[in-house]
Amino acid sequence: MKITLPDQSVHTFDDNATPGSVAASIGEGLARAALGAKVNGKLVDLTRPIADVAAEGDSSPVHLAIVTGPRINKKGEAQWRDGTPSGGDADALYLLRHSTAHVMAEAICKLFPKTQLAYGPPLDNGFYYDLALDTPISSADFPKIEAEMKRIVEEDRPFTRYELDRDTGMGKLYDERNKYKIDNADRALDGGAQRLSFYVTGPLAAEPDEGRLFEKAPRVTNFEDLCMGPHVPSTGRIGAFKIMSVATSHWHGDVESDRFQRVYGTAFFTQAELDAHLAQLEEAKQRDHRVVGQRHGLFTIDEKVGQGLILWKPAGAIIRQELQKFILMHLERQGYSQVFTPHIGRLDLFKTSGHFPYYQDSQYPPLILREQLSTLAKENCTCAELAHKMEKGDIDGYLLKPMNCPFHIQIYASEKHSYRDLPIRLAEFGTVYRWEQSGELSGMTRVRGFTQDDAHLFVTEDQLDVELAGCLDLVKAVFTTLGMTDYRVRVGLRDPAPGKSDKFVGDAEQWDKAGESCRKAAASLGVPFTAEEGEAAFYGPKIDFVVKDVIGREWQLGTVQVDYVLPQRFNLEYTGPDNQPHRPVMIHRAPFGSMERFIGVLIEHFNASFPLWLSPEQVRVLPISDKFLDYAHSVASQLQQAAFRVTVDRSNDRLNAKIATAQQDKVPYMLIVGGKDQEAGTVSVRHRSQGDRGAVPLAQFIADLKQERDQRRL
RNA sequence: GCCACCUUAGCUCAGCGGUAGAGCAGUGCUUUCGUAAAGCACAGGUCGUGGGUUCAAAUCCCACAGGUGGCUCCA
Repeated sequence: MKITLPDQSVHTFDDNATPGSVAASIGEGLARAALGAKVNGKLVDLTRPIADVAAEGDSSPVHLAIVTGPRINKKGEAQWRDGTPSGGDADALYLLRHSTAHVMAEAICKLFPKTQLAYGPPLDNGFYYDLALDTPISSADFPKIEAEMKRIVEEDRPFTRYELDRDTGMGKLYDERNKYKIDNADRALDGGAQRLSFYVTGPLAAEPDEGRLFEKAPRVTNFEDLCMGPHVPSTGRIGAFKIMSVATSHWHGDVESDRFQRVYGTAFFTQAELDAHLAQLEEAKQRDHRVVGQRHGLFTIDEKVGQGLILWKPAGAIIRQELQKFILMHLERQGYSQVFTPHIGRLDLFKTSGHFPYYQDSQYPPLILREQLSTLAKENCTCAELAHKMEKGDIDGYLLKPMNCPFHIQIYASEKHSYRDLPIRLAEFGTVYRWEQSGELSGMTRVRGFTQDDAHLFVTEDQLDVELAGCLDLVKAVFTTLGMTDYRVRVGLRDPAPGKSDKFVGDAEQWDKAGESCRKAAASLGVPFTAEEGEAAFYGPKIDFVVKDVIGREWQLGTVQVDYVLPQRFNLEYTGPDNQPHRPVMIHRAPFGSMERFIGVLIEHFNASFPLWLSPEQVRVLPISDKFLDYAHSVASQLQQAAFRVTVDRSNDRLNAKIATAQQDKVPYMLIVGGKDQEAGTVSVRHRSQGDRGAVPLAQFIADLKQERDQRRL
């Protein structure tokens, strides 16, 4: 058998060669460090015959790369080949974490013998195992589980793979009566697998009949699990691990189905890497917008006001105002018209748009008129009947708006339009309300009332592509100005699955046309994007800009959506050059998405060190003693004249204390003023990240600062 | 909404059956200071809310509210 190694050299090996035997033939060190291998790109065990894996594809020659962990020095530090620490070799960590999941499963099964295992995959930064168990596992159990895991690791038992054919394997699983594993196996076989593979955490007494295949299930005394693998060679390779948390999950993600406990953990090759990871998580916690927002007085959420409702404090309001000014500037440049619309509208309007029937569950219930309630009362309408009528929309009332589009549509529809008027671009910072499930709420990123930097464009078919591009430009401009380069682009398409058609309105042909426009526009952005089914809005496909928060959760910010459906539902028209009525296409777009979510993410992005133009407090004047308070105030007032947000530290702290406080408050500029400055008419400039910049004439400082602010420098 | 956990001063947290504690922030006084925290004093809490157990509850039990993590959902 000919095998190509990563250096492109081609070698000949026995037909029964395994990655382990190849590694051994290359060198003792490599064999010792080896954890698994990639055969034609597929991650496999060291003991897996290469020919077996290669036979699954038909590519020849066979490419083989040995996956190794880091070298661990005498101090117990991990040294990765390419010099990068954890995360430097995703494959090695994948193997490690997958194997650690097995070890954890074994430990839990030992401590809680009634446990039924379901599914335990590795993740980007750890792993989890879903298991069915009536006794709740709590964090108090973690040390016990970890102690048991430690014991298993110390025993350094091999992970041994064996395979059974379809019928024998299923027979074994039926004997064991674990419906989840039976289901997993069914799915694997449906997916084209010819055999079922099992992993024993320990040696096998018997030799397989052929390759890894047994004719009948071998007798196993150690823990074993139906698993496609692969794993590290033995439990001893697991360096450091920690159980992180436990949560609920459901079989196949279906709430109606069986409930699992999902135990999360993480693993590294060394304790030092684990510690570094935990420290990083701790740091992220300090960067969390909920912590920072509190500390810097940006916003608050008050249970007396209500869940998921943001109170913007003065400092946060400044950031929001500045961002709105920034967007308004772009809107003027791109020929938008600003409009204002109310927060509520008649239920009928939302029945026409489709919001009421399609997304009723995520709206606040309708506001019912007093007269109607008393009429119903006279008719002896019961609460149950009232609830039913409301559900069906049989009650005339007002809805707190879940979206702005119906209002903008009615503005469009309030006059006749010629093709010469198009495109018409209506923009509004529109506040909408949605009934999010209580468990979903999260700081500013998932709320029940929020303001979209919304706009709706009414365009002709011919204008669609150009206008879409214009919208995407705007989103890109926003992200670029703020230095947010770490985003991904998602084209959200309709879910084609049968039964999901109640999740969208309109016909498939229009959807496909709109989807195509979105793909084309996304492709023209020049950044990679993914097309994802089931991620569309109910009225049309969309292009979303998605970013991660400090704990790795993804949030959709900017969005651009193409809509053929609402113009039809509202019967929108314009008069074409042929003097005939035509239907416009709508584009919905919001470069920030929502002010709340965007600023929540922005707080974390800057870790509260906002660029000058966004900083709630731009300059703080620090007199070295209160003898210089007068001069400090005169400096401040000149800055205020130049429209800077400036304060004077009037405390009788010492200078060092004033500096420490200002640094903590992340004020971009500190102006230290004392006798020398007063005499010379200068200020001693200290920048929050660059430190002491020395004395400069005040006028000079103001001129420089204006530039930095007006250019919105980062 | 579901599961687990959490809720003590403005903030961060200790106390876990026997009279409510610390640091920071705040207020007052002393100090008048040149690039990351001077000193002293004072004030501040029905221990989330409501029930229960007990001679005695911040502490144990129950319910509710709010929060955190995850699941599900997300126009």
